[in-house]
Amino acid sequence: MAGEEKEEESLKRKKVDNVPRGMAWGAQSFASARISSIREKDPSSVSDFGRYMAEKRRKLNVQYNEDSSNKLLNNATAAVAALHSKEGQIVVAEISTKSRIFNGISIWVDGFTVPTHQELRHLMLQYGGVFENYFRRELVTHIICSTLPDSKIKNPRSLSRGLPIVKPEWIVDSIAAGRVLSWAPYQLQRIALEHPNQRTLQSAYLNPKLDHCPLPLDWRDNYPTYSNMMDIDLEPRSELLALENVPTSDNQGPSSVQDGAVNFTLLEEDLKGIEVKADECSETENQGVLESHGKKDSVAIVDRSKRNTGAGYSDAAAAATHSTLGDDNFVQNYFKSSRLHFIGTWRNRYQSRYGSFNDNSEGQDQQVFRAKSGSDPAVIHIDMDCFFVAVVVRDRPELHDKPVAVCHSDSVRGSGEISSANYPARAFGVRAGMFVRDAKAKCPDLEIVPYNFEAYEQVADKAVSCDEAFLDVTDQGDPCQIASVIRSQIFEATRCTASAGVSKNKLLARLATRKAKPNGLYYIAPSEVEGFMDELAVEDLPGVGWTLKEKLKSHNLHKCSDLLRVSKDFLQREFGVKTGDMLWSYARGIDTREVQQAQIRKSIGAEVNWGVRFLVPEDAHRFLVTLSTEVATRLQTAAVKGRTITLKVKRRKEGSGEPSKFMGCGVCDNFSRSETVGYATDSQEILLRVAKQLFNSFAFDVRDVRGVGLQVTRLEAVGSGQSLKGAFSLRMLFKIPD
DNA sequence: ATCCTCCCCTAC
DNA sequence: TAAGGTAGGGGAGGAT
Ligand SMILES: Nc1ccn([C@H]2C[C@H](O)[C@@H](COP(=O)(O)OP(=O)(O)OP(=O)(O)O)O2)c(=O)n1
Ligand SMILES: [Mg+2]
Ligand SMILES: [Mg+2]
Repeated sequence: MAGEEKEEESLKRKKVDNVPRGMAWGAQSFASARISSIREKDPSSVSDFGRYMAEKRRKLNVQYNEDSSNKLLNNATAAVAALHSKEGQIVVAEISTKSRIFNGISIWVDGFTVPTHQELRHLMLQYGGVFENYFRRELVTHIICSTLPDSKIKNPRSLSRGLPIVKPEWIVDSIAAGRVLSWAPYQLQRIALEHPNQRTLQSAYLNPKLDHCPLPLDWRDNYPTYSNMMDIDLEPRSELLALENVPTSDNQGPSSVQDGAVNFTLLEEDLKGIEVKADECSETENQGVLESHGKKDSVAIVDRSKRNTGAGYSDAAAAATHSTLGDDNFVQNYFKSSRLHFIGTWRNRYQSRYGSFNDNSEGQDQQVFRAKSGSDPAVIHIDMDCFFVAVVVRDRPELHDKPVAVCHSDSVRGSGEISSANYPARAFGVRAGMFVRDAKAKCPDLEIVPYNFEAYEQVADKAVSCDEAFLDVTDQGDPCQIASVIRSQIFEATRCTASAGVSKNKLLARLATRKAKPNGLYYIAPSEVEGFMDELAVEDLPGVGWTLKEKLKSHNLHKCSDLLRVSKDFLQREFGVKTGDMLWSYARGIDTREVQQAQIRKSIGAEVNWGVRFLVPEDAHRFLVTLSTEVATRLQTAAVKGRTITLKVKRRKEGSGEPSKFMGCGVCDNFSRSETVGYATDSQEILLRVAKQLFNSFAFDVRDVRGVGLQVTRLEAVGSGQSLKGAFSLRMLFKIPD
């Protein structure tokens, strides 16, 4: 059993599917058999998921170069002034007369702190101190640090050469007291003693930011003070951002890649009515192929009396109550608890809440406007830090410096999947998508906390509408300043931190965010682009996941700098026209995509690949009823109808038994088949009829079916009149399925 | 050339 | 126990 599971794990996330038709990415030179066998027989190959190796390997002790840091510094000052002048109060004068209690004190901040680098800089500046971006013994009087990584403890050079290492609360408390308090009580303790588990793995990470606990030891005590101070200086005023006239582009722009942009109201309580154009994005690892299994037994569920080992229950017994067999409302119940459903429908929930998004009437004008704009383009990318964990942990201060991950289940079986891990957990190698048992193997003291979907929704609502967003702030003022204010406001409103990346395009802004994490802001100036890209591995580029990384590796292309020495022609030949172009451009920091309005949805569908178990065809047909009802409802909610109906089926791969994941789909072959009907429909009856017909056409043994999906494409807006009009449609009506 | 179907890949 | 969804980009290869 253990051996089987090990094998299964080693195969997880590796592609073991059939490769029935042409390979994706057009690499015909890769015989499909070869790919399969390589992946199946290479247990060493990486890990369970692609982002494993893609984890931050950048280091660079210095966060900002002189230019950008000075810029930030100035921005902070400007932000304060602007905020208060807009407020129409005399606070600006107050600032200037504020006691300069930190006169003569110069700090350098090391690692992750709360308040953050930026906020500490801001505070020091206000209260007469100096904030150094580089550590220089001659200039710095105090090192500010929340937690001290082992690497530093072991390295006497970084032990500050005699300078005091002090927690950031010293700054905060001193300001609250109106005078500089003695730093002695705020000296940093060796956290290694308090968190012995951290000792083992930290050296594996080069990025010092990942080396320590991200949150202060006394978050709750610290927070109110911090919050109060921020209220003085960073209270938002809507006029400051003045983002109402952000130029927008539409779908007719030249770029072929579109990002599903959405309008959202930023921090609606505080910035009522300010519409910001942003779009959603994506940036994590994919979910990949699920697993393999060593068992050759027949499907366990067939024999309901069969008992499994150890845990005292059997999957077959569980299936009676936890699968499509035992629950007539399985689809809806399942989606209520599915994190992937939750994040997959995030943009839709959000879209319906904030109204219409398909109005592109102004798009062309804005495109022209943008083309004429002479200013430097500026894009901000905002992303919440370990979002699902942060939301839960914010009300559990006892957990904030402990390794924590979000998962449904904390059982011994450990086949629950981790949704998000905080930074202490990541220091042990825990990642989203991991099974709990693997995470626990890396981090025995890992705390598992349950989801809180309602809270995610509320926080996202107050913050960025979903976990992340792009903003085009060209001509809107200093982008770093805007980003900094947004970050502050998100924290104020949600007590969760977000990181921000600022640069001239979406690609660079997103890459900057990754560098800024956690709880930071990073700006990539045009002059820095080349050096920045040089450091990156190919898989750091958005759009390069496990598969493409492996293909590039086989051509000896590992880093972005490697991509510079091959021709675009070669890349396009090898990986396809678009993909090759993307690789060539991205490696140079070039990204012509615009931050866009929401695009028109092209498909609506629902699928379930968990808990799907059928014994007889009637079971499958009953499931298709609930699935088609779900999809019809979604079509009607979105006020669209569609003409092409596609059914996806996952079937247990030959030779693979019950998956080790509880109620999982295991290793499957995927099939899809579609039917185009004569006119666009949102009718559940028609969807069901077509779905049944497609399902039956596969002629599978239903006991092998492990997943079913139903998708509708060729969408038309309801009331667009296209669905039934004139002789054309009458002729087409003959194609209506029966 | 362009469209269509059947995939795979990626990101959240 | 556990909740492995959703949508777009894009490639191959055939039909038109
Ligand atoms: N495989 C994944 C990836 C993400 N998520 C969920 C949980 C995350 O909290 C949220 C946002 O995804 P991110 O990729 O932004 O990850 P985090 O916000 O957790 O971490 P980071 O600080 O790296 O952004 O989506 C998930 O359930 N499963
Ligand atoms: Mg994100
Ligand atoms: Mg995030």
